[in-house]
Amino acid sequence: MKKRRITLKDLANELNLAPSTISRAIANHPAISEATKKIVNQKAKELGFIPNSIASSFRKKKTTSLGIIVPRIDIHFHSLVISGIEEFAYKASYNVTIFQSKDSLDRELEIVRILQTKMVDGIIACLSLETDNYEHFKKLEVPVVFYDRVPENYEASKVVINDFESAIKATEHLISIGCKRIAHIAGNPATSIFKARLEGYKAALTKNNLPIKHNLIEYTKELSYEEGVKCAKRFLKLQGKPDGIFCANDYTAVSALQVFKKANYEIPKDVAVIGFSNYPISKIIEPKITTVNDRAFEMGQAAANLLIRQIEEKNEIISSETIVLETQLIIRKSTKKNIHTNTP
Amino acid sequence: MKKRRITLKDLANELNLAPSTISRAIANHPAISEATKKIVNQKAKELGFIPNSIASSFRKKKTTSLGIIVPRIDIHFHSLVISGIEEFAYKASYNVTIFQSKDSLDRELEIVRILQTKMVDGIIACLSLETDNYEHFKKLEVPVVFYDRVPENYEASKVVINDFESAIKATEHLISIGCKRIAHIAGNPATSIFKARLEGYKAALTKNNLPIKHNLIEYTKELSYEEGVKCAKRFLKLQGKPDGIFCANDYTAVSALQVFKKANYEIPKDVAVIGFSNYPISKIIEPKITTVNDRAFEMGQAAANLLIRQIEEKNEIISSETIVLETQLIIRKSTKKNIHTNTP
DNA sequence: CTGAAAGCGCTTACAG
DNA sequence: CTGAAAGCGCTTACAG
Repeated sequence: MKKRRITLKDLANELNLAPSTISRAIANHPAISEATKKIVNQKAKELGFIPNSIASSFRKKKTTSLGIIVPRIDIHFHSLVISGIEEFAYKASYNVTIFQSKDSLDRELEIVRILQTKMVDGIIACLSLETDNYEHFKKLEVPVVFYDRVPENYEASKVVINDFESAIKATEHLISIGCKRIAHIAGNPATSIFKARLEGYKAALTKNNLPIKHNLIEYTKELSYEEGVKCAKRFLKLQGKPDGIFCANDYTAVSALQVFKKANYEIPKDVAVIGFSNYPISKIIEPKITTVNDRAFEMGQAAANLLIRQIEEKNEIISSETIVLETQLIIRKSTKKNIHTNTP
Repeated sequence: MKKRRITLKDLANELNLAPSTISRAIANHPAISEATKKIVNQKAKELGFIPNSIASSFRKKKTTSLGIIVPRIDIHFHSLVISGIEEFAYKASYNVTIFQSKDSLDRELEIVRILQTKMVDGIIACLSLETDNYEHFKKLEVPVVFYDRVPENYEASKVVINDFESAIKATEHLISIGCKRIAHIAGNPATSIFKARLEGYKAALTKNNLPIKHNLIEYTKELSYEEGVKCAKRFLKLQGKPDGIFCANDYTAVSALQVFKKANYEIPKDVAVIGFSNYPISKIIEPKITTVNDRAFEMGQAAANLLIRQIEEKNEIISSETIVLETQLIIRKSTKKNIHTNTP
């Protein structure tokens, strides 16, 4: 038999004060005298009073809790984003409830339904791969911030990186070290970020008077390591083999690097390779891979920051806002054509 | 101005029924007639009634919410565990609120304090590195399940793998392929799981009449890739170099592999390498690394399962229970001494 | 099968 | 500076 928890009322009885006074004293309300606050807090500690925040949330209609919808938690990018969200939210006294959509629209719909009843104060979401309309988000009565996979042609707050410009930067880096036949391993272009990386690659070529060759572009479904291997092998069979490969993520960059290495091509001398995301593996594999820092952790922080600002906005004009984080190109050995030392 | 949400009472007025009847109808209570349930649910849908689960939680003193304390979300092992927890909890209609201790005891203490007020129904925790006593967990009025880093000499529910036996298995695998001078890259032995891996390594040597050589054991603080490189370089300087290395995680296994490869040793011919955890990198790096599957995802599922069972246990005898998951040795190229094909 | 009533533990507008 | 009172939206033991 658990013993009943001490309540405000118990404290009030004990101290011959009104529950309202206790409540204000605990909340450090300015109207309460310092003397009263002192004895209340002392007694609270003595009796082991723990405020029931569910009661408080219920009464105030505010849970200080954020709902997060991610495709999968165990994808490194998303775990970094979540980490950034938690970090920021924790400091702002919010907590973070996490759901995985598993890239299923049905599941996303159900999660949104759950979040409506749970009365979170706001939601951060990365759309599932299957999501093609946003009606379910429209119904929500709390602010929503999207990150990474964000709705298109839809008024909403978003946090993203500049994929298009980043892809230009990456491709032009290959051009700058002398690559002439630059290949691209692309993600599914139905996903806007991968489309943007593809378009950036093309734009960079065009801008630098290089032709866009369709056999130098390979598409994958989900940019997996295994798919990357297949793409790289196809490049290997071409008459005009690429001398540089821009991959839409680091896994496929590792694939490309290993496939060409195994076929006795030197990296970066014969083929330079560049990835995207700055996954841990990119700086462990030999040679270390040049990549684009995708700012995952900062993305989480920015999303939490934006969301909490919108929640706490006094005036009801919740305006949508899009934050674009600037990426950095992290240059490592896989694109250092002129340098031949062992320490990149 | 947001419009007020529809409540049970609104439905009751609308239908000329008592709120209690509505409540029971929505909850599919057996005492309510099918006819009534039908009109209630129809009206609920029509008016867009969304139950306020905060009110319900408050009334029932049950939140169907689990608190999770992990050192860091962005460590792959923990993100897998969380994924397993979320997966199981979601199916059981619980949701999952996550906190990062950042391996700080102070932060862990504060999180436990927050979780007390938040009235989660149960807690899953991996202890911070700094945690050396468990008083703060004792105070909790809800069931707690620990995983991975669990309290010692303390009655509690735990989910762990058999680190000691796994280390024996790994070391004996090296012995079985003919290794005679087996080295170990160890984690901090203050952490029980790393101590167990070290002890398993020693036990396997002793059992097989091999000497324990102290210069073949290198200790790290946190088993980082960089530390692993240093350890491996020290092994490289020894007169009697190791012909097999058992590393307490996969990052240091990658270090060992790369350091020896760079020094022109062949893996596994000259040195066999075995890791621990089955991180994604272990099956990408060349040669692919033999490792111990640490069952992270299943650990999360088992922890959630155990916790929810304890929460829903009718009788109050909440007995502590320890679940030990069996690991598997995943044999890959880095220890295949006799096989010399390219496809492991 | 349905209803009336009490109450979960807080907070807050109002009054003094 | 403190108090009395109402009420947030549900659920449940009790009654019929």
